[in-house]
Amino acid sequence: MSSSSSSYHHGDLKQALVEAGAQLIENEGISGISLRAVAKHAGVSHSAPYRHFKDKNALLSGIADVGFEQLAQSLSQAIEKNPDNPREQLLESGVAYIRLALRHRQMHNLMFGGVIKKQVAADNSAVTSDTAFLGLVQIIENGQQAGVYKQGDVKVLALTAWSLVHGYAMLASTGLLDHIADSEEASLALARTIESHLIDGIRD
Amino acid sequence: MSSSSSSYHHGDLKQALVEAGAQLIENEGISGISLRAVAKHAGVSHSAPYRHFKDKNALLSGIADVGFEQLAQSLSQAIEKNPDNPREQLLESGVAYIRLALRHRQMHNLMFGGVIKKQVAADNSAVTSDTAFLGLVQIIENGQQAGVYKQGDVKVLALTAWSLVHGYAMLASTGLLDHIADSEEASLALARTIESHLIDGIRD
DNA sequence: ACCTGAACACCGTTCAAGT
DNA sequence: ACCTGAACACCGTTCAAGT
Repeated sequence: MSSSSSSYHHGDLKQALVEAGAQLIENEGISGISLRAVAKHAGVSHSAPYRHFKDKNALLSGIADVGFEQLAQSLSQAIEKNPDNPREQLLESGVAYIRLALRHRQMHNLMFGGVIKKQVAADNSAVTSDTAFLGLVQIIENGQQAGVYKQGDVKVLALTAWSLVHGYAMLASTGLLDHIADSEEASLALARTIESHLIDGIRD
Repeated sequence: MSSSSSSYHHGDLKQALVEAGAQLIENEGISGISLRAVAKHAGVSHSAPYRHFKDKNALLSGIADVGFEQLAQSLSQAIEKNPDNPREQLLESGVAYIRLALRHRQMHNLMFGGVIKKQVAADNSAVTSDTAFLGLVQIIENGQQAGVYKQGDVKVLALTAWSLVHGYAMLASTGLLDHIADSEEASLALARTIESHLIDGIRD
């Protein structure tokens, strides 16, 4: 946590901008985070962000990274909570993913809605989402060895699970499922049912 | 097809704006369709659209409807091409959905990226996506009676299939799968494999 | 080295005015 | 009834200038 107030001559403005943006998106929605609004929220002039970010897209990318790190953390928690149980690991990773999307719809939309144009190969979000995908691959590999999941290209099976969960999360977070499941509990219960259908398709 | 050129005093400006927008999004991307740019593209002043659309969101919604109607058409074609074959119907509907997302990434992003705030209950896009969902329900119901798909809540099974296909389409259209499948053929082949895993999960 | 403020070209929206 | 053009408050980006 940083202190002081009047000026940002200590090098933490980059972090302050990302935090201001992450807070703004939660309160005002994705259309509320203009570069100028983020700067004002952080207490600097509208041109100050350009000292730390190439352009608005880079700033948004930095803000999204907050969400990607939170996602990675939630996923590894779900995995650790269910040791040596590949079925529960897959089920609960999916639930964790969907829960985060529901609780932070705007952030999820920023992360996956296609607003951010990814330009650099070494993009942080790409790295983080790759890490998450590798975690998924690991779960399924373990499950294959334990005889829980069927044989076959692990990456394809992992992508199948990811697609299902991601699709449900997108439908839920953009409100297209509001008339089917109207509360978070109902949405997550439905998510479990749907995931179990998928697991039926990839089990041994 | 309308003729004339100089003026739009014949009532087809609404249609002309939607068409101009659909073309603009294809060429310039989603960030290129400002209300002013669409108006200029249609040959009218920047305030003319307000005679036909409440605001920019309503205009975007009208443009997205072009995509939703195209989607509905593709889906019913896929169904008609495979009569009395619920497995192929489900598989090919999904492929059709994904192919459209890949060929018109920007339009797909407009339709499902969360850019458009849906306000009215009788929203056209909601209606169209409901129609598409009902088609899916129909396929699975037929499949259940034919003994191809397992028993259970039809809507939940349909939502499972929709989530998978939608998630894969989102991942593919936002470029997150570019390093896994680098061509349209490769992407669609992978889509078929993934869908067959799902069908394994919901078959009888 | 880091930030400010004026400047520029754009944007969505409104409203009086034209036909 | 339908469209225009000025006006307003905003926006992203650049750049000379300040400390």
